Amino acid sequence: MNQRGTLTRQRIVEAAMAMLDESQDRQFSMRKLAAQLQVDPMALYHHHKNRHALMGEVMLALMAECEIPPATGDWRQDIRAICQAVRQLARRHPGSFRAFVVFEQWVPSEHRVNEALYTALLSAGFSKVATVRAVRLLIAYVESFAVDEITGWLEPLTREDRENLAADLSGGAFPATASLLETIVRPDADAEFVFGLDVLIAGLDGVRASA
Amino acid sequence: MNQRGTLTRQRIVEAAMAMLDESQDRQFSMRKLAAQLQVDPMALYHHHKNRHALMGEVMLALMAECEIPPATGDWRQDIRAICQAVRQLARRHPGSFRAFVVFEQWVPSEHRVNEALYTALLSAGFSKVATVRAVRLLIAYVESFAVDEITGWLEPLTREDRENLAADLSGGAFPATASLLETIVRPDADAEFVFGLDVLIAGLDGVRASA
DNA sequence: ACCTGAACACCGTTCAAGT
DNA sequence: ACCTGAACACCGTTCAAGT
Repeated sequence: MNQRGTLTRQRIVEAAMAMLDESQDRQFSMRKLAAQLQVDPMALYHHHKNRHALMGEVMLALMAECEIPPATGDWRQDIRAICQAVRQLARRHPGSFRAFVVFEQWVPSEHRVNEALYTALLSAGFSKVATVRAVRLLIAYVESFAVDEITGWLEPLTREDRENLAADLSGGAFPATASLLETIVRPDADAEFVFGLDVLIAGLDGVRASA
Repeated sequence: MNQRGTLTRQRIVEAAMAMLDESQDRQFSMRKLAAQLQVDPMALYHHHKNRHALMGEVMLALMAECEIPPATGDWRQDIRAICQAVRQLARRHPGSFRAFVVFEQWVPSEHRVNEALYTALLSAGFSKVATVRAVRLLIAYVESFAVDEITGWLEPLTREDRENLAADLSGGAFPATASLLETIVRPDADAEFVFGLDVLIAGLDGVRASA
């Protein structure tokens, strides 16, 4: 069992990220991680101060992996590409990405993503205030969408979920929702993501002059 | 200690919601809740199947409390008012709202909020598909914003956070971010929320014809 | 019907000890 | 320097028992 010398900060971070991504419903724990690394639980604490610190390093590695495309000169295209890159990262690392969104602390490698968005918007002529607000809005959108997607909210509803929904609506209290039932049960993730980007970009274009 | 007969489903739900909202960082647990209710931890399980079920009831009560304003006939105004109502709910119940956003299950009382948004958009002439997508987009925005706000991301940065950020940017790798430093450290939550709504509404208006 | 209490299988983390 | 093992203060939940 003794793995003396084989345990490193990086090996722990990689194993933690893999465990987060693989554990669909059962969750990550320091003790399970140690077991997988075939090491005493307390060995981890020699390399990382505590669970939170380790998670911080996982988040750092996660965001560092985001493949930000080079700027093209077209801010609309750049924003679309950057948002798609974040979405792809979430799909590649669903568990870690979920933990990242909930992680209430600044992760330095986020700077890379923000910098790319800031650059695109400033080059498009947005004011400083509008740029900062627009980036938070874009990040909020892409993170929410990505979490919805990896959680399964953008897949067609199961027969059971669909029946539960229909039952909720059968009282007649929600006529608008009921009229949309067929649309609600059959989402299209790709099209919906593009729809959101279209709305945001058109909206940003609209407020550019006035902001 | 014996509170025989005084424990009800509703009393447990109310106490759980209060505990979630008050516990800033230390978190909710079934055992702490029982202690506060001066009851054996296991007494709770007589009224609620398990922790998840209890949380579901808290979420139900939370969303039922959202004060949705009556429709005015102006879809733009209605959407603004509904989103502000959700934001106010989050401010009133920060801990419960955070739990709600992470709660990976449908909460029936959400129908009320969705119905109001669906009604506004359908009346504005949006197609079914555009309406369903727009509502998810609006909800994603308001939930993200509200969580950011109650987490403290929209307050002026502390001196320490500001210095950490400046240190991150001192290497020159993020020139756009550095140029925005003064704006980043001093957010304005109210103005930012309205900015987001402006962008979304302008954007929805823009895609209405083409969707 | 409603509550208790012991018990089980878990957590994160501290601290003293081993090599 | 790096890892172990016992221990502490927690979890959620089951199950048998009390009233």
